[in-house]
Amino acid sequence: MLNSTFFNDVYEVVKLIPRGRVTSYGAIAKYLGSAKSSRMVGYAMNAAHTLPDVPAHRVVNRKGLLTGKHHFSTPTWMQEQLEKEGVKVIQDQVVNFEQVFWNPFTELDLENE
DNA sequence: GTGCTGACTGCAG
DNA sequence: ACTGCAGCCAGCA
Repeated sequence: MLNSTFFNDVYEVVKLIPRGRVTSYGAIAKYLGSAKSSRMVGYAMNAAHTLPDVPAHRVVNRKGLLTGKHHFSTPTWMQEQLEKEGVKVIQDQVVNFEQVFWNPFTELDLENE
């Protein structure tokens, strides 16, 4: 159920990703306190696919590659969504990944301070 | 109930 | 620099 803290936390963090920004599975996993559970984040995305408010397309791997695009309705949908939000993607790779990268530690920590 | 797989990452060879 | 393996947790056969 949604009581699963890990998945639930993953969804909330992903939902917090601002438009035009992306983050990595490892960043979310680490933020949740389980850096080694980065796979679970991606797996959560698979389950998140059933949820309406979980922009899984804003989550990429640490290299900025749209590894999960193949899991969406169409292999191009993810890239299109990102480009619509202002994130340029070339050959499944996010351009200026470091610039569009949304770090939960930095962003959330700053607001929390 | 047991076992395998999976949208990742980091370390070791 | 590249390839291979182990760890994490949940869902499905």
